[in-house]
Amino acid sequence: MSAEKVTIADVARTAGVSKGLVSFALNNRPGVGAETRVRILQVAQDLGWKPSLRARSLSTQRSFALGLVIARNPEVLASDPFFPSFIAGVESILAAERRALVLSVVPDEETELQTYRSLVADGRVDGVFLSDLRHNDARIPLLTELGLPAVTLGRAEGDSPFPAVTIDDTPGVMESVRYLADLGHRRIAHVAGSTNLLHGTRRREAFAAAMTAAGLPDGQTVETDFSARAGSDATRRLLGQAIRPTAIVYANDPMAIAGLGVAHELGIRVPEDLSITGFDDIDFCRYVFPPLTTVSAAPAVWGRAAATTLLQLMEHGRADDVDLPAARLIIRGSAAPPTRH
Amino acid sequence: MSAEKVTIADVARTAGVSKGLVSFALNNRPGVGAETRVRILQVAQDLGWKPSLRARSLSTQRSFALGLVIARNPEVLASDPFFPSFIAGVESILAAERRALVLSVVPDEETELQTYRSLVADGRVDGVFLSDLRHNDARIPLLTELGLPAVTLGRAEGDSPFPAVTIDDTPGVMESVRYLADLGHRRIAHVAGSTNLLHGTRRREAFAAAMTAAGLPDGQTVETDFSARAGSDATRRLLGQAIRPTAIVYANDPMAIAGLGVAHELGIRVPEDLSITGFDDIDFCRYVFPPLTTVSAAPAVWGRAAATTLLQLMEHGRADDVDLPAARLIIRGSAAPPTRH
DNA sequence: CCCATGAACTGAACCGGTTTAGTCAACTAT
DNA sequence: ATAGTTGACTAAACCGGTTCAGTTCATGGG
Repeated sequence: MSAEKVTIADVARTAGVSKGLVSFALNNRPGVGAETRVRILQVAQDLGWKPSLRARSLSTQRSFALGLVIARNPEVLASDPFFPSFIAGVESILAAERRALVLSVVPDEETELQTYRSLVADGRVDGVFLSDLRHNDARIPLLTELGLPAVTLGRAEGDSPFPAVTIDDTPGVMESVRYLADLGHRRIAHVAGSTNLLHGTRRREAFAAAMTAAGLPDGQTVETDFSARAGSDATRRLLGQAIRPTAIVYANDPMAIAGLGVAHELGIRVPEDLSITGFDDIDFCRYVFPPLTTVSAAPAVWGRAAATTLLQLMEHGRADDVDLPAARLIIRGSAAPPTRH
Repeated sequence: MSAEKVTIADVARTAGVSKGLVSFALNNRPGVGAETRVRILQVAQDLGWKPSLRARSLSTQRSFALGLVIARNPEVLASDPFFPSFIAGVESILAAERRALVLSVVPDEETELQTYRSLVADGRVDGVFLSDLRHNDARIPLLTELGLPAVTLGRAEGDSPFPAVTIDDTPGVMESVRYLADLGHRRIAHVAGSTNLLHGTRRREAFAAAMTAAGLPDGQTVETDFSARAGSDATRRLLGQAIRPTAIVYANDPMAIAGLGVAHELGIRVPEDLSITGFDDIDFCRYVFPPLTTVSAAPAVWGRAAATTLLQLMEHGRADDVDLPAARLIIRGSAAPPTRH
């Protein structure tokens, strides 16, 4: 029927008021008589008027969209389901708000910064999510300069003007080490993620601290880039030694799963000859054998919280940091007491 | 310096011409004198003028953005890295075009259709990618009705007005079966994906056809939803039988990897006691043990081709179907001749 | 020589909202 | 009774582009 697009002028004419008043009524701002407001809204409803997002964008200088720029290397991106889950969480909040998510996947940091610039220059987004925080993260001064609201996933180091939505990984790593130590392991190694990444460093530090707390000698640590390939290589190196660790704590699940593959290949039984733990609790953990003991991270919950916080920041100009329940150890079958030998 | 935003009016004034002419010059349309055009562009450059995307959107009724709506269930989404790779491919094309990608992740088909409607109502996107095609796909008539350009990933059944970008998976499945048959397998089962999905059905039919072509009896087929969990369950069922298959062809890698886990758990050796093949060649295939023999799908390439095609459709009003190189079998270590027993 | 043609360019309308300045009537305070 | 205030509402400007109907002027054909 009324396939023709109806504009604010149509509503105004039909309701017998001016365009401006319709706008006021719609955005329920003061200055509109009570019954007039009702009438206007009624007419709008009858006519099926949907204010044009584009027109609104032009005059308000807002886009009603949020941005996410992902700068992971393709290998890591492909094996880590963090973002799909995180995004699903974000969307569950945005959908109700008539807001959209603009996604960019870029190959490197250079392009990443450039992408933020053009996102702002084009007014594509009103705010962004900052994930995979790095040391001295160049995005923070950039976004500050650009005046773009943002929420960081995890607390940024230094002083960041942006609210942080955080899941503390430290307890999860501590628990992993503690659990392995309690099982009787003494030679525990760590396959760390990239130390460029804050969470890479943090997990690594948590590992070191936990070893000390458990009264164990410093564990061997191998740095990687978080990719399955790197996890495989690191494991091969650790297990190729004359005296090898009896347990390995991996900084993420893809690396742990790759490590499990290497152990199988080398004929090293898990968990009898080698115990391993992962981090993130990706879906695959449950389906490899033995099922992977890991630390839960709840990316979807994280997405919801981050979206909520970002929206609040944009509405009210400020938002509090949010601390989500700390990641906890999930015990499955990939760890057991070490066998004497 | 010139942090103030410069508009087309500034350029016009500085160049001593009218706004309209600047617009003409910018969009290099006829009706502008050669040296005037040069002068205008020079002035624009000097002033650092960037035409406002929002203003342009309003007057041209375009958004300069493409949309992708993903309606997978969270479990499948979380274990299948198809989309991250696909999106990376899409982005590699869009970035150069100053276009953005709007992503929606929705929980069900109902919401999915609603999302397309609001994407159009809000004029968020100028075109969309249609993935995970289904039988009698409701999206096709909907988008036709809405007049939104689209590209389908794979050929839609029935008559679709949209160009299709296709990777034929039939040869890959055929090769898998053929390969297993040549190794000497006769009891080959298939863990199929959802038959709601076109590629689920197609792979299943390819499997059946391949069995016939190899002169083998019809293989046992279990339908699933493509999730790792379903792959695990299906495998458990197949291997729990008195007479079990000696090889299983999975319709995707997550299910194959989950199946591998089940086999390990049951003490069934792969590939000695059971051969398996996957589909998609996700990163993990290389890192589980034994490494998974699978079929390559090249989602990033698919993304590039789909983006290119969609852009062409939007520019020129039409675009040809694209057939990408067919998926091929990649032989790794998860299949071997069956052991007599 | 005159008129038709067309290229170069202008002015204004237009896209569809928001916002501000200002009008008008009713109400309050003095 | 009168000036001042307040609330409801209008008209017009504004956001920053695109587009279209005209105007101007040079050119060329008849």
